[in-house]
Order: sequence, then C-alpha cells, then structure tokens
Amino acid sequence: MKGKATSIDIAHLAGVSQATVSRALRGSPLVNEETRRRIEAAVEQLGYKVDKNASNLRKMHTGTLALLLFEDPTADESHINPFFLSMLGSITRACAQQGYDLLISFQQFSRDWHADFADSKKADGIILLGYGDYLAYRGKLDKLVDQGTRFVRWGAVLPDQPGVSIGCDNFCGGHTVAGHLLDRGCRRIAFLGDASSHYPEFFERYRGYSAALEKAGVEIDTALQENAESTESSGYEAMRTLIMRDIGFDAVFAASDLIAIGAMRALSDHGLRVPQDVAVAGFDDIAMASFVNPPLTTVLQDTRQAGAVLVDSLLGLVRGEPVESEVLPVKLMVRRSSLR
Amino acid sequence: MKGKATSIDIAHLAGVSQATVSRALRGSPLVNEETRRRIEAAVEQLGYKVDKNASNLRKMHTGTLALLLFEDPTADESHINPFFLSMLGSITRACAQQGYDLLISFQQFSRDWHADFADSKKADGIILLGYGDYLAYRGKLDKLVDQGTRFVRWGAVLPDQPGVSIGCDNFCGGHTVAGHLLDRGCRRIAFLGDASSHYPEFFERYRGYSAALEKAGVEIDTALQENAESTESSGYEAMRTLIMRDIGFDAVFAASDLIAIGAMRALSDHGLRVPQDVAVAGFDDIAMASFVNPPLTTVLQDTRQAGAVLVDSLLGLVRGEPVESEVLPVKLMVRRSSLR
DNA sequence: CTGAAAGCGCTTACAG
DNA sequence: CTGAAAGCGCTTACAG
Repeated sequence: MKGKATSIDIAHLAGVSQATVSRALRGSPLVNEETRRRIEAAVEQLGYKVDKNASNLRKMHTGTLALLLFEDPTADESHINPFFLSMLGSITRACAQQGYDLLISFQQFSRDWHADFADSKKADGIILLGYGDYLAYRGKLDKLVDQGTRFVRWGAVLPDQPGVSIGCDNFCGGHTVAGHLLDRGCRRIAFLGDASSHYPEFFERYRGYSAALEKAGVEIDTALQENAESTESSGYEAMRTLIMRDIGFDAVFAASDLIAIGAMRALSDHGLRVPQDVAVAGFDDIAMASFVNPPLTTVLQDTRQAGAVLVDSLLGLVRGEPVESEVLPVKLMVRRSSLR
Repeated sequence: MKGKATSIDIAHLAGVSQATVSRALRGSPLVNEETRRRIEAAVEQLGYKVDKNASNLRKMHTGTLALLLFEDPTADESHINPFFLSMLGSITRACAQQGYDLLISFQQFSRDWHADFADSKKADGIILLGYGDYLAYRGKLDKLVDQGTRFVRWGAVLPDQPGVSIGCDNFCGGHTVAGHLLDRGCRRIAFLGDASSHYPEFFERYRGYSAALEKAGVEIDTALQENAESTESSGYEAMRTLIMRDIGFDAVFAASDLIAIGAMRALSDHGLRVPQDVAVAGFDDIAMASFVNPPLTTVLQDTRQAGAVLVDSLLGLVRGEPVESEVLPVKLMVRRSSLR
C-alpha cells in the first residue's frame, strides 16, 4: 500500500466502521475502551495520521494561525528587523504551546494582502506585525473588521482603532528614557525617528520624551528631532544630518536600537565619544544592544510576553470571546552608552 | 449572507455551473472569454476566495512547505540562534517567491517529530533546520526516507547521508580562517567548538583549520581545542576554561559568531585585548558580527542563497525530480578583530 | 466550451 | 456504544 492510510483502512483493520475510528481519534467518550484500543493499535500499525485538509474542511476551521509580516518597501531588503524576528520566534512558541500551527508570510506593505489567509480558510485568524505608514494601513484594518476577519495587530494602542491592538507602553518608555538622560545631566537631547501620526509607535515615544523634558523645565528644540526609519543606515544618516546642523547636543534618544546603533557609528565617525561626549539610548532591546560598544541603554519590549498575549488574544477572538486591546509594560535597561 | 461565498454562489450569480467556475478560477483554457469575465465579476462582487482545504483535499497536495526548527534542549531558551532566524527569513521569502506558504514549527530535538507535517497532509515537504547531535538525528532521517517523506536539511554535506542535504563549505571556511590567522602571524590558534562527528558542521570547520595548520607546518595542540555549543554563554565559558589552562595562545577561531562574541567578552574580562593580544574570528556572519567591538572577522554563510537553494531543492523533490545534495560557497569577511 | 456527477477523507447528526 | 449516510467545497474525468 503506497498511498497513505485513511480512516477506512483503520476501520477495516480494527473491524469497526469508519465513523467509529473518527470518534475514537477525536477522543469522543462514546467509544468503548476495548474498541478504542483496537483502533489505536491499527493506527500505530499503519502509521496513520488524520488528513488535516479533510478534517478542516469538515469542521470548517483550520487549527492554524497566520502571521503577516510587513516590510516597509523603502527598507533595506537584505535584513529583517531583528525585533520582528524575535517576535516571530516568540509567536511561534506561543502557537505551538496552544497546539496551533503558524503560517507565515512576508507582505509588501503596499500590496493587497488583507484577509487573504483567512478568506481562503488557511488560518483561523491573523496576526499583523511590522512597521509602516499607519495612515495608509488604517483603511485596510477597517476592511478586515468589515469582513469579520479575526485579527490582532502589534502596534501603538490608540483610541478608536479598528480591531484589537497589542503594543507596549511607548509613551512610558520614551518618558523613562528621557528622564534617565535628564538625571545624568543631559539637557540637549536629540530625538531620532519619525515623530508624526504616520508612525504612532515612534510618535508615542516622542511624546513621552517631550513630556519628560517639559516636566523638567527643559526647552524642546524641534531642531533636535530628525526623522529616521528603523534601520542602521537610516540612523547613521539622521545622525550625520544632525551633526551637520551644528546646534549642539549632549544626548541622543533613538526611536529604535537599530537607529541608535547607526547613530553611534556616525558619532564615532565624527570623533564624538559615547557616552563621554554624547549619551545614547535606544528602544527595543534587541540582542545586539548588549553587544555593541559601548553596550546600549535601551527600553526592553518583552517579546516573549508580547507573543503570548498576541496569540492568546487572537485565540480569544477565534472562540468568539470579547477581547480588548492591551498595553504591555516596558523596562529601562541602563547600559554604558548613557552613563556619563 | 454571512457564511463566506462558495463556488456555487459564484455559479448562480454568473449563470454557469459550479464546474465552470472552478475551471475559470484554475485558469483552464477550456473556458470562453466572455464566460470567464462574468465569473470574475461575480468573484469580485462577492469577495470570493477558493477554499484551500477543499481544494487541497481534492488535489491531494497542499501548496505549503513546513519548516522544522530544532533547538538543542540544552540551549538557552530565551533566544533563537540569530543565524537560524536569518535563515528563516530567507526561506520565507523564497517560499513566497515560489507561491508556497510556509508553516513553521519549533521542535525539541528529542521529541518524536518526524514527518508529522507531511503525514497529516499539512505540507508537501519539510525543511529541517537546526543544530543538534547528528548521531542522534540520523536515525530519524532514515525513517523519513523510509516513509517517502520529501525533505531537505540544512547541515554538513557528508557521504552516505540519508536524503538531501544543503550546507555551506565548512571545511573551506575553517581552512580559510586559519590561513588568514596564520598570515597575520598567529601560531597558537585556539579552536572553540565541539570537534566530533556529533556536530559535523563544527567538525568540518575544525578539520579545515587543522589542515591549514598542518600545511603551514604548525603543530596542532589538542589542548587548544575546547568544546562549546553555539551560544554566547557557552563561548564565554569555553574561553574562560582555555585561559585558565594557561597554555598560551595568540588567536581564537570560534566555530560560530555567538561563541566568538562570548569569547571576546571573556578575553576582555581577563584583561586581554582583541586583536592586539589575541586575534579572534568566528563563523556565520550574523548581523551582530559587524556591530561588536572590535568588529568580528568571520565566515559569511549567505543565508539568502541558502534559503533559495533549500526551497528550490525541496520543490524539485516534490515534483519528483532527482535532487542532489549541494555545498554552498563561503566567504571570509575580514574585520578588525583579527588584524594585529 | 459546458454541465452532471463522482469523489478527495473526514465529522457529525440521526437512528438504533 | 455503534453504523449508515449526508455533506464540507472543491477538481476532474466523462459525455456531450
């Protein structure tokens, strides 16, 4: 017998009907112990596995979740943002723990991706992950909601958002970092990263930073803010631009670790020492942050927790339970880059 | 109509039979242009998507590939090896390019994972990725072959291996690194990493290293080899052990970047400077290698290429074509850590 | 070029 | 506790 065994083969071998085989395998209580044992023996003998396609078709659900990872089309093609890679790892684990499979897919932000997976019944729900212009994004979220697609997204948690969002406390993170930099005596703190409603996560970090400065009575100089997307090279360029501006600064708060790492390279190229001349802090706490020189002060987003919450929330949605957006706590990780 | 539209709904709307809808959607040439247009309009109007479960069940294939990622149970739970994360990224891209979905799953090395995905018809083929004891692993590969499961694995390409393996040229990589270190005047070159047939990739790197030393007439001191698995902390410990041995060395070749990074930390903790006192080189060229201080000399494994080859080979297998194991070229990346 | 029909391998009322 | 039967939504010979 070359073609894989089916439940009918098992039924023959165990001397029962195919329906009983199915019941036994689904763990139904309506099966005699003795019968169940015979069936299990047959399953063992033939190396039988339930055909998921048939099973899913019949049950009209899939037992798999889909992860859509967005990449900003402008971003460097060759590397995926390590923060998202880390999220991917933790989401995978969380799925496995819940007995779900995970389908993953990279999407160009611009493409017409919405609901492709759920609609074609490949997944019970979708996790959305990635940076990108929120305002462009939002319309698609509305569409997902309209279609009744179950999804959760990682990102800023804002009022009046379509669907369920899980994100870390960006405002608090920015506030804490700026507070720490102020405590170290910094007064001219640059901010590297887009600070507009197009990128709400960065914007929240920026707002936290601004609030801290304000509270400390430090003037907010908008010339100290420079846009950057979350790549090393973009951070490098932004830092260069700021240095050229020649307006003086004693600290840099980068909206992500990748930006911070690029900024440190630019500082070093211009003969500025970290932390002696300029204190630097980032955001995310990717693995690299501990290994750069000097080690980077940053804000930890707990990806392990985030993955678990994302999956749990989505599964709640799938079961039809009410699910709320959730803001996860962050934690300041002080390392040498900010200690002057 | 709440439940998603089916091909029958489309048929009604377009005024044709369900069979014709299916044909039109599969791109069959046996459909009148005008009919096709009507059907497409109906599809558009109802937001219809083919049910993959039904389609796959009928076609008896899945259009998805599975990636099994192994983790050595002894490894640090919290982080996935960045090299594999990077592979994962490139495999995902390669799958997308070929129009396949990717199912991913983390597996404990010890568990009974073999063929679970393929057997339950969730995937047409499997990609195996991860470190682990090869000798323990091998039996499972044999079983996969017996079962007729289509799979490719990333790892050392050895003679008489079950199935198809894709790996980089570890021997050449080790040889090149050692040659480079010798060129820089190093004579006492330590090797950090398991050097036994349990870990064939590391072993090949070790053999390349040994061959280079031999060719240069440099004595191979086995006291300079110390086992380590591919984590930062294991590299740190191995380096410490070696330093305590107090046998003198002027260079370290670590079997992976993570090991090298741990080793550099240990060296620094013991007041040894890299590269002035000790030259250091790693293997993999993970993103971090460029960012540590000093930047790490290492051997680039091109994960983008590797992902593409892995997917292409597996798809060949799925189509029933003959597929050979393949060795991919590596490239020495010289950075400051080895320049003394 | 099109339709009627069988069947992919399950799950689950329904009847006993 | 078990079996016979319907049906999930497609794809694909078969017949026209």
